[in-house]
Amino acid sequence: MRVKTRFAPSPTGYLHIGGVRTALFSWLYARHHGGSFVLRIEDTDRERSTEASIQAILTGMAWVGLDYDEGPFRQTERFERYTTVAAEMLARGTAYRCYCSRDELEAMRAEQVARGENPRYDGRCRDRQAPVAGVNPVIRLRSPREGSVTVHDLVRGDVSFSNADLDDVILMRSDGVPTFHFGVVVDDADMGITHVIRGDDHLNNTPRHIHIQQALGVPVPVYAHLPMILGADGTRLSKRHGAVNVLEYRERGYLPDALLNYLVRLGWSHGDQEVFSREEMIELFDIAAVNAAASRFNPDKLGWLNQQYILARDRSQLAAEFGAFMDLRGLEHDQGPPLEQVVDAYRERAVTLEDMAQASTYVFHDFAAIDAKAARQHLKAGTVPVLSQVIERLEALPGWQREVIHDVLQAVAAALGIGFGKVGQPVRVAITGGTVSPPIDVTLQLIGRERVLHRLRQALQLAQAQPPVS
RNA sequence: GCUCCCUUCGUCUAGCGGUUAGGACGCGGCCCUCUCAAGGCUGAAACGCGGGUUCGAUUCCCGCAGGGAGCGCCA
Repeated sequence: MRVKTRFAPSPTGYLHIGGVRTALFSWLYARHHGGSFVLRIEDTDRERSTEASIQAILTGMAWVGLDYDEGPFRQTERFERYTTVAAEMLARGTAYRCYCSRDELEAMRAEQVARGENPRYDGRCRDRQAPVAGVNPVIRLRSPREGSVTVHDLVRGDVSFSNADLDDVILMRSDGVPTFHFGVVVDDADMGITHVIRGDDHLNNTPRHIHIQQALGVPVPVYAHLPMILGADGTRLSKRHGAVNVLEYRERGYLPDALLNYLVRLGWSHGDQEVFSREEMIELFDIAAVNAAASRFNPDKLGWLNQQYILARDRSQLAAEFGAFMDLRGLEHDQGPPLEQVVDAYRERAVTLEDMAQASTYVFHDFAAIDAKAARQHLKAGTVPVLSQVIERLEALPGWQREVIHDVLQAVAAALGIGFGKVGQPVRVAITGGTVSPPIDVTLQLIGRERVLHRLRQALQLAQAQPPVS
């Protein structure tokens, strides 16, 4: 049997990080087994579904590189099919029309809760023969009232539910739109889905879905319910935990490979291995090794992984990604050095591409002002000789390579009888406006001769204006 | 309230009856060093509680506690 999995998000918002993890595991399972992966948009909630959400989902999937073999399908394009299936069920008696009003149902549930029971539909319309005038009925499943259903879950083992605790789910709403329960089951069957891999918030829905499958006479797919991803504080992931929308990770300069690598280790492991290429993930992924417990999202570890990927990336590829990132963020980089050089200088000190862009602004643009504290500490009257000598020797330099620049700074330190740091720091502050940068010779080389000399002269003036130290 | 699920360092996890309970992130220390990093070495840090089963339980079973999910004409 050829494996076929699917990811079936509802377009009621952006694609969030938990959804990506679910999609990733389904995708991995399909790829590992040489099967196919389907994307299906479950847009039967016409109130909340939006076109913008569908686009956000497609963009998100494309960004992380989870490709699908079929789809995207949309349930709103399949309404005829659900209507047909529901009619067949009605004809066979596996479903029935229910005329209960919402108020009536609500009152019923309130009574049940008051009695300490699990609120559920009591089946009062099961045997009704005559329609109620003026009421558009819903269609409910006639589900078994005795016995039990067992979900054979790949990550949790067998989970049984008593049929007495389940009720007759609504298949079709009174306006003729299928419910989620009906839509998934019909679609999974029609599309030949063999393995349903989804969040464990659906575990409680599964026995109902099995009832529908049995009523339909279609095969029950293999189920695997994945543990949830919680926020760092152990509560349900939400905006206050930071970014939950995948596309925010793109905007913050995370690499999709790093994000996927982080996500795959949430609930899954392969011994002590932490870093997995896509190929390794596909090769090693095993649903049986998936943990059953929920896990918390740890931004620090994601950051560490992101830097690992930045560090290991091929320089021209990283440069291209960095350029794309700057373009996305509207950061101009035409006036700076080649991005390959920038990326090499900054990858060791950047967790994200955003960090890299932020840390390297002065190689692309002049800064507004030198950081006051840095100037106070490093551009004093005493540094005048240092700066003048550096300027003088750099002006005389025929070339502009890191090695010769380094020799100049070394020579200044020697001539003045001071340590290299006493030369490096003032120069760093003068040309970057701050105290942090890549090695000073690399930084000078990157910024370029003209800009460096200009900034050094300005810093010299500033230092000369300082009162002499006692 | 009812049903279902879960429980190893702060976090992600390894472990699948006998281990000095391993790795990773983060945190501390040391080294390297022109700043910041990166890197190397190193330290602190965990089996929720109570019963069983067993010669022996982190591991198997049962309770409890804690956490989570679901109980819609949402998905």
